[in-house]
Amino acid sequence: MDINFPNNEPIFPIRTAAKLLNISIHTLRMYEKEGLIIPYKRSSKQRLYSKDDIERIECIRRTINEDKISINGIKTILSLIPCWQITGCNERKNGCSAFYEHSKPCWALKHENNYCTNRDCRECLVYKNYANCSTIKAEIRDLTHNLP
Amino acid sequence: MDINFPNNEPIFPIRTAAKLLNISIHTLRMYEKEGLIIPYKRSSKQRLYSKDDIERIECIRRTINEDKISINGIKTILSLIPCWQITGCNERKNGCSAFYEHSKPCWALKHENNYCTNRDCRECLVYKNYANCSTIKAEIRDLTHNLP
DNA sequence: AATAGTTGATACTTATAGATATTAAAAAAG
DNA sequence: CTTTTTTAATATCTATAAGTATCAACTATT
Repeated sequence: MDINFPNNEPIFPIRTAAKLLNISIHTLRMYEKEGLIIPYKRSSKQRLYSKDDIERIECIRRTINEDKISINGIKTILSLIPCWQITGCNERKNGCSAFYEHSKPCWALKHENNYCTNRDCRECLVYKNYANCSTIKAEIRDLTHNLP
Repeated sequence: MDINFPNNEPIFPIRTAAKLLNISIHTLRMYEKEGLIIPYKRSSKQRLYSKDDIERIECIRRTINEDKISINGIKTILSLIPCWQITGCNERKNGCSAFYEHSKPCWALKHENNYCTNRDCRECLVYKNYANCSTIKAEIRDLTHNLP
């Protein structure tokens, strides 16, 4: 049996993912509805989770259960990621709401007629690299490090 | 009766402040212990609150009760303020923990032998100007706006 | 065919964060 | 000189967020 799938390959259906995480299927769907995770979806709309997805969800659970940060708190923190810097987008004048929004992460916003219209948020560095407060703080720190 | 005190003048003792805010004295002390507010203190250690303090606390309460962001969430969000940019501090090499900490705001950290040792956090722009998510996002946006 | 997943709605449980209350002894305020 | 504030500890209340369960009608997987 080959269990050496690439970490980013979506292989676990929702029931398996829930079992791996020791949570209910409904909780997984809830996290998704809140915009905390973006599972892979087959054309048939069925969700599949990768090892990376599982790790991300474990991270989110620690933030909720150990750090005692509410889901709305996490959403707000994720909304503070300067996505325009990470993606190279410069649509500020067009008023992309990601510049101003602070109630949910950019990937939970509408992407109509903007830089992200044809980008896949699941594959975006903004989504992939910034699932916890540590990396978000590091990004802000690094971006402002050498400013005048 | 002159009620036209400057907004930043600490005039209300804790009982009055609690009454103005319609909360208990204990809650005010709790917010302080959590590092959300820095009331003025007389040499006798008695707390006094200004109109600005009252407004700040009202803002915090809205974040808790309406936005449903937990206190730990608020503390983490406040820890993301790039204080070094706002104060002009450049002590990164000395390892000021404000550069890395993401569990509480900079003004709740120790200030021994660093740029902030003799600064009064209550009077600091980092504390005064960034009590809510909107201004924090705006700061991050403005700082990273014209970056390469 | 049998098993598992979909959306969407509703109802329910539970763990706990946020807030309050009550001590007490000492100091300060007015 | 009465009232209020202080710290610190403990105990309690309550509103609700997080999580679970169950329904139904439908679709996909194997």
